[in-house]
Amino acid sequence: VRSYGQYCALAKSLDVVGDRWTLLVVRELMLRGPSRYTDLREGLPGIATNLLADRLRVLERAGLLAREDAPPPIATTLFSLTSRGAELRPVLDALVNWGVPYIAEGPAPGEELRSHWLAWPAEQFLRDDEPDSPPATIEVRSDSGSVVIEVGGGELRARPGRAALADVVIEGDPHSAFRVLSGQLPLHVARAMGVHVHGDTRAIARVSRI
Amino acid sequence: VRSYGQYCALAKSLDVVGDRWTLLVVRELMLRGPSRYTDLREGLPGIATNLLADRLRVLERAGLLAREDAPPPIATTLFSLTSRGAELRPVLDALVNWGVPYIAEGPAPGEELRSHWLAWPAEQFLRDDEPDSPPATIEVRSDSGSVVIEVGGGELRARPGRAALADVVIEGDPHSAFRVLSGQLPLHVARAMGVHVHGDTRAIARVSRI
DNA sequence: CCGCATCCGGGGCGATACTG
DNA sequence: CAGTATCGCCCCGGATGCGG
Repeated sequence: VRSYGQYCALAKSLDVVGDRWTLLVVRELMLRGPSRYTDLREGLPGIATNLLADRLRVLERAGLLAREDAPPPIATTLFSLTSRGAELRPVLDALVNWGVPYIAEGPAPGEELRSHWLAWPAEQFLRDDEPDSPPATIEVRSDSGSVVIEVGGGELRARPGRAALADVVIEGDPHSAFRVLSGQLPLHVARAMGVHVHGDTRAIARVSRI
Repeated sequence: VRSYGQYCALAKSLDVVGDRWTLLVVRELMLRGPSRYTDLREGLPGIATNLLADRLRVLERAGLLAREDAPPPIATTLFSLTSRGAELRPVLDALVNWGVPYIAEGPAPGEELRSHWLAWPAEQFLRDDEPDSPPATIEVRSDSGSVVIEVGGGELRARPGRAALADVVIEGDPHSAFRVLSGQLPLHVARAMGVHVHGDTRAIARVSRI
């Protein structure tokens, strides 16, 4: 919250989003869309609840976030990014991009993991290699939630959540699933490692690394 | 220094560059090139000297920065970014870009200001409108140092420092100088505000806002 | 001078407990 | 479910000292 007191665009940005946890809160909101407090906390393992409350307050005051009391029957508070908050997208893209080398080795023991965190690298580094094939839906399922990857027309979208009707489901640890999709890990090897794959594996084969 | 412990590219990036002052240290190194400790501190008003030493150590260990003991007669330590450190450029670009609205209003009273901080917005938001004219050199001079802006062939480069031979020199507060260059502030108004301009003002006229 | 190390308040942060 | 309350700790900020 303390300002650098410098007349510099970078310092000004960091005055707003430079505090600990702040950009990770933005990450959750950007990945999940409008979210409940509890869901945000679930996606931010390690954060103290008072800090989450404080960051949400500060972000709201800065105009990056809006709080809406959803009407019944939902009867809960939803937090969502404003357009100004959504403009942080290029910042997060650049940071994610720069951080990719650090996740190349796979998760360290004891490290927290949520499958939807991989949605970002998925959109940045995977592509649809068969734009002329009909669209397909891939679901990556793990203990830490699910991610839906939709491919079609040369486009690839990833979002947290479940698929109504997936062509193929990959069940196992998210990092292995990601390596399977990127072609770094052959399917039969992944299966031997305990990754379960059900459905049409052609949907996997059409995805490759950029 | 404390890790988020999350297997996520964004969290990993912030583990390295998310601490207070860290990205501002990178800013100085990126703008100035290889720098002495004292010069870095001069460009980071408000930082405690022990914190600067600590950040430099951490950045060195993370492989973003190299320390070289310059040979005599310089006999001083120079800090410079490694290639990995230089890869943070897109991150800083995005943050600078996002922070521009916060500097639109001009500096607040008591706020620190170094003219070379404006080199970044200059390169991002000014352009050479007369690519066919011969190259020109503009120097922006103020109490807080000087910036050289070189235009020619449709390109525009800004860097801290003095020009050997400038076509035009703008002397005054950096924010006004920037507004003059961007065409937001007419030259005669700026002169009435105490901005001194010597030389060939055509070099100023050929610059405009993107 | 240059490049730090040390010391010392104050506050942001982390963890747990508790509540409308 | 969505926070507030509390407490200890460590990081940060500011000042000073100090060897090369």
